[in-house]
Amino acid sequence: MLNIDPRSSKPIYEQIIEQVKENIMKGILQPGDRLPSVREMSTLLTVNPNTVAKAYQELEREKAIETIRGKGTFIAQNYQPQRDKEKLQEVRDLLKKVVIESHYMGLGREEIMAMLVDIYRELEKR
Amino acid sequence: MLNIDPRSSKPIYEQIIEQVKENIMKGILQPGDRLPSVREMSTLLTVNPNTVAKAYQELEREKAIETIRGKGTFIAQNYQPQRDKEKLQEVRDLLKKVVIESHYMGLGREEIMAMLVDIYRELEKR
Amino acid sequence: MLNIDPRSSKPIYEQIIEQVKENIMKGILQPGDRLPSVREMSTLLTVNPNTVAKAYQELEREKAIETIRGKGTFIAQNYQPQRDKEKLQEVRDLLKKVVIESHYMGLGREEIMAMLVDIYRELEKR
Amino acid sequence: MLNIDPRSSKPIYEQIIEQVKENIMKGILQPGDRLPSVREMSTLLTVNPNTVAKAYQELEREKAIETIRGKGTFIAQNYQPQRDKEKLQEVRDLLKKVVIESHYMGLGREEIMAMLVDIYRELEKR
DNA sequence: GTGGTCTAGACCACA
DNA sequence: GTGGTCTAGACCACA
Repeated sequence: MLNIDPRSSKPIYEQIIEQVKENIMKGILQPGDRLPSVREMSTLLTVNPNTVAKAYQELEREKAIETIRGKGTFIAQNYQPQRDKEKLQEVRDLLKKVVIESHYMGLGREEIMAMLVDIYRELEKR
Repeated sequence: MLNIDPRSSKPIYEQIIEQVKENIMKGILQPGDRLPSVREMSTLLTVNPNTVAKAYQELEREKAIETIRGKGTFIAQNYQPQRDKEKLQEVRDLLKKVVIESHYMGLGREEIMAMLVDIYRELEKR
Repeated sequence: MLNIDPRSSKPIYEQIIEQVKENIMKGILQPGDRLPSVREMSTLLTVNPNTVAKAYQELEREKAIETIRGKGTFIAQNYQPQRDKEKLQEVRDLLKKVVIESHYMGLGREEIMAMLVDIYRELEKR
Repeated sequence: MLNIDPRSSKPIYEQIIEQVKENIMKGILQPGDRLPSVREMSTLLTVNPNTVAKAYQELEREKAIETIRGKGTFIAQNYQPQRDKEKLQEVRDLLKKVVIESHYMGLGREEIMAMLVDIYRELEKR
């Protein structure tokens, strides 16, 4: 289900976080679905259990998943997105970086809009 | 001219790179303009000279600036945008992350489009 | 009667202990009242029997309840409050933590006093 | 400065967190003060660096401290306490536990109030 | 030198 | 079996 690239400069635990969120958004992971246990997941991804645990803990802090004592980890039922100013600024900064980098690759507003549409198509499939 | 935040989780050298590129895009820095030397800049920003050097090297590698021996560092004259597949993928991944994170803050396609327009307004002012 | 939240970070057995004590304090459970058996309780709460057993053992150790062989488990008749130094220190540490955490939420002495009054009101209703 | 008890059932990283917060409240640690580096602290406490790092990261997440790239970790300048409903509930639950446990040690409202006053005296010295 | 990430592996509380 | 904590130790990016 998840696709980890240990060579990437992006930390493995962040890759796990991003991909779980992506799968939730795509509907591949539904509220109430059980995630593989830390141990199972670490075997699946051939990654250290601590690394998986770190990703799960962060996802739990963001309330995307819930841990039920002794039973395992589940996609959260009522995940209420929370906009705080900081997070918003962070996302805006990221988007600004996209614009600047795109500019230096010769991509303008239209091309980014197109990419955006394309990404939504990818994420909403299901 | 540059605005460095040592508290940010974003590395200082990346902040320098981003802001130089931003200033070029805004027209605040014009082709041929001279950049402060590594030493001057490191004094201006109260930042380690190695950090400035690293930023300059990366900017030069991307051909955004040029160093002329004995004369200094200048904004490149004929900066030809170059799209390579890797960079393109990188930008797309960044944008995808924006979409996913936005989704979890309750922001949809429209809001991202609006943010995009807003960012272009900010960057094109000049 | 008891209200267990398996999502809580507080262990289930502790939740049981706290709530039994709370109910005794409120007078909902009276000396001599019979508690459901471990099995009954575990069914009622849809919780692992071992978990209930652990809670009962701890309550018994603290002499809040008594098990009479073959008859069942009962709220203790003559529960004599016992202050030992360790327990006292524990409670003080807990209260200190309350003070520190409150401080970092902008709550001072007055607000804690008010909360305390409120909690007594809740616990003494009966 | 910190006093760790490795035998305590309270995790070491939590002990570190609590005690740093306590020292800030007491004024022993002032805004802008530098904390020992992760490595220094781990030597001081004869504790694994990872454990210290975990504590520091949590303190940073709560905005009690700040990391400045390559320079070290500092007590935050403008720590604005933030009350969110969950945290508040958490503190109230803790206080409720104090009340219940105190009750079973024969300590009533007055005694808790007295303990509270005593704790404030301890924390405000300076 | 500084913190961040990761692995390997142990031990424990809880269910 | 499940996740949480901790140690020991390596490697890396950054300043």
